[in-house]
Formats: sequence, C-alpha cells, structure tokens
Amino acid sequence: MTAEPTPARLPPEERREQILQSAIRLFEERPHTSVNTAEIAAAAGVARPLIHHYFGTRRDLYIEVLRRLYFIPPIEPEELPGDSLRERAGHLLDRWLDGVARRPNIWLTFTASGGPGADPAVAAVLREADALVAQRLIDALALDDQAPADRLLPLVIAWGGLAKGSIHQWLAEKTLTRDDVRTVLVETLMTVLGVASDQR
Amino acid sequence: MTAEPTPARLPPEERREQILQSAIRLFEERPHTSVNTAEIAAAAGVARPLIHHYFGTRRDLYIEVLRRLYFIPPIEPEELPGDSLRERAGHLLDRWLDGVARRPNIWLTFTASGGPGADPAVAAVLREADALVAQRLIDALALDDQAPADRLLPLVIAWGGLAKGSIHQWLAEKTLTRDDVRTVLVETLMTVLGVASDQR
DNA sequence: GGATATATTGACACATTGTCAACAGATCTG
DNA sequence: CAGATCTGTTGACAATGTGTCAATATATCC
Repeated sequence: MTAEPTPARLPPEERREQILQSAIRLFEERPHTSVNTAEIAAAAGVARPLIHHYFGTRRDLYIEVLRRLYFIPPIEPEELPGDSLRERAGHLLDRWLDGVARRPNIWLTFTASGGPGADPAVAAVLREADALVAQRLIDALALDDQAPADRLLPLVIAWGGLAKGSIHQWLAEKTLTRDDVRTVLVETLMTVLGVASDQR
Repeated sequence: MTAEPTPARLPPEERREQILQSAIRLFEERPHTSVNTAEIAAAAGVARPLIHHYFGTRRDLYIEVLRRLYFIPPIEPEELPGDSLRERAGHLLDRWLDGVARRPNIWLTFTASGGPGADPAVAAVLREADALVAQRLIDALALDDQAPADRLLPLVIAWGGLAKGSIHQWLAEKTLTRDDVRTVLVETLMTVLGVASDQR
C-alpha cells in the first residue's frame, strides 16, 4: 500500500528488482493467496500491468519470490570447528538455527505444508530448494566420502522434512525447545548417514 | 464433466455426499488450483450454486476433501506381531507403506509441500492431520509409557516430515526404494524415541 | 529541437467466486 | 384429490482478480 515515490521511469533491472522486493515483503507477511497484484503494484508505487510486463503471470512472480526466499549461501567446510562429524554437524545446525530464529516468519510460512495437488510449477521450485539445502549440508560437512552420492542426497533431502517439521514445532507450536531441535536433528542425521552408508 | 443422471431432488445428506465425492475425485487427480467449482458441479450433475449451499465457500469444500483424504483408521497394538519395539514398528510401517503404495496419487500430492503463506485455514487442517497420524502411531506402538506424551507427540509429528519426505523420494523421485524408506523410517524413529525419553 | 526507442499506463476482455430471489418437486392437510 | 407449505434447486446478477493491448510519457540520440 505504501507507495514509495520513485522516478517516473527506471532502468528495467532496477524497476524489476523494486517490484520483486515489494512482492517479497507482502508474500512474506501474509498468506500468498490473499495478496493480489494490485496490492503489489501499489506497494511498488507502480501500475499493475507493469508486473505482467516484467514477470509474466502472477505465478511466475510468486516463483521468483520463492527462489529468493529459499536461497541459502554455501558454507565452507573449514568454517566448521570440531573433530568428530557429530560435533561439526552440531555447529552447522547452530548456524542455521540462528538464521532461522533471526527471520522466523520466512521459515514458519515455508514449513506450513500445502495440500494435495499443489501447483506443479510451485512444487517443482520447492523441491529444487530442498535439494539445494541438502546439497549445502552435504558440502559443508563433506559427507560425499562417507556414502555414495546417489543414495546420500535423497536421504538428506528426506531428512530435511524432519528439519522443517521440528523447526515448525519449535517456532510455531512451541512444543519443542531450540535445544530439542538441535539434538533431534543431529542424532537423526547421524542415523540417516548410517543408513546411507549401509551397502546392501 | 461426466454428468451422472441422478434424481432431480435428493435428501440433503446424499446430495452433499455426492458433491463431496466428485470434488474428491477431481482434487485427487489434478492440482487443486486448476479445479473450479463449475467443474465440480458438472461432475456431480448439479448446478454450481448448490455447492455453496452445502459447503459455503470453495475453500470450505476443499478443507472437507482434505479431511476425508487424510483420515487414517486406528490400529490396535495387538494387531502388530513382534517382540522388540523395532520389530513392531517395522510391521506398522509395512502396513502403512502398503496403503501408500495402493493409492500413490493421494500421498504424492500430499507430500508436495506448499509455499510460504499457505492459506492458514488449510494449513491448520494439515497440522491437525499430521497430529492424527502421529497419535495413531503412538497408540499402535504404545509409546506413551516410553516417554512423556508432551515431548513425544511433537517429536513424532516432526518425524512425520521425514516420513513424507522419504515417501516422496520413493514414489515421485524414485531415488529411494521401498526398502530404503522402511529402513530409514524405522531407524530414525528409534533415534527420535531415544531423544524423547532423554530427560534433560 | 525533432526523431526514435522503450518504459509505463488506462481501458478492456475474460474467468471465477459468491449471492439471492425465483422456481420446482415433495409432503401435509382439509 | 386440490391447495398450502416446505425446502431442494437453479438462473441471473454482482464483485473481485488476472491478463492483454493500444496509447502515452519520458529518456536518449542525432
């Protein structure tokens, strides 16, 4: 709603980014079905058709927002202190849980699962994101040399479901403490690694 | 689309159920955003306003469909053979994975997660359902006497995220076998139980 | 300063949901 | 059996939101 006064005409990249930022703010704080393009346009101080000009359909814009929100930068293995794998995993999770605690709204809304037959294009982006997070974890802990990658990745992605679930219990339901989350994630990750390296 | 010829006038309960069944079929096989009320009405061989008459808004109908799809009947502990807890958990998971394999579409669409800011009313129903499934598992394995319920339930609900994730990897991505899923679920469940009973 | 390119917008067309008064089929009553 | 009554059902309308396109406004170039 807050129309920020910007020059009447901007270079495409800037205008696009400006609209995207307005969309991120709105989608982050409200159920995405309750946010319409008119609102986003108003927040960006721009006419509604411009959204379609830069992003195509509303869903395309939504997907761009998802990509931005879900993105996680890589962590180099040497940044993680500790000798044992369990110890280094604990440090990594501490970092991530710190990040989650810092902007809980994003993660809360992300952990809210959708229903049957969610939009396939949206679902694809979320799977992409799950895979990215899992790969980041594998890289940061250098897990590749512990188990074959084609077994490891899907198992860690699945384990990400437990991560989302426990974070939701922590931040939304408040039925788990942060320490509970850390503990259960470290322990189950160790278990999952055991299963992954179990050649059968 | 297939208009089944039914009497022009039905008792409310029957008409309501008929509409609900048509909605279930459509929501089950297609992304729910691509199904509109006109289609549901046509499939039920009925005029569109009747849907609102019986269910209120489209979302209310959708939520009713979710409740039906997600429902899982209880399993009595004595139905599960085996001495050790691990063994009985394995049997329970076998039963559930059988059920999942029998109607994969339902579970595939359910495991597809939604995005940020999913509809709060819909999210509430899904959380309700997650809690129901977790409670069923706790009851069937009689886990109550192993850990305090207020710690156990949230942890098992969170573990349900891993269950959804691994089932998705199995049925949709085909990166895990059914046996992988069974193994990782049994082992992580044991780990989670350990964390739950860990008084600290 | 005029011509050209393109960022921006107002107005329109279309789809979908939700509402309401009117219609129609069943049951009751005399 | 005819009329009254109740309620399941529907056609028509209003409201909201998305996507398109020709027209307009602003910057840049010669």
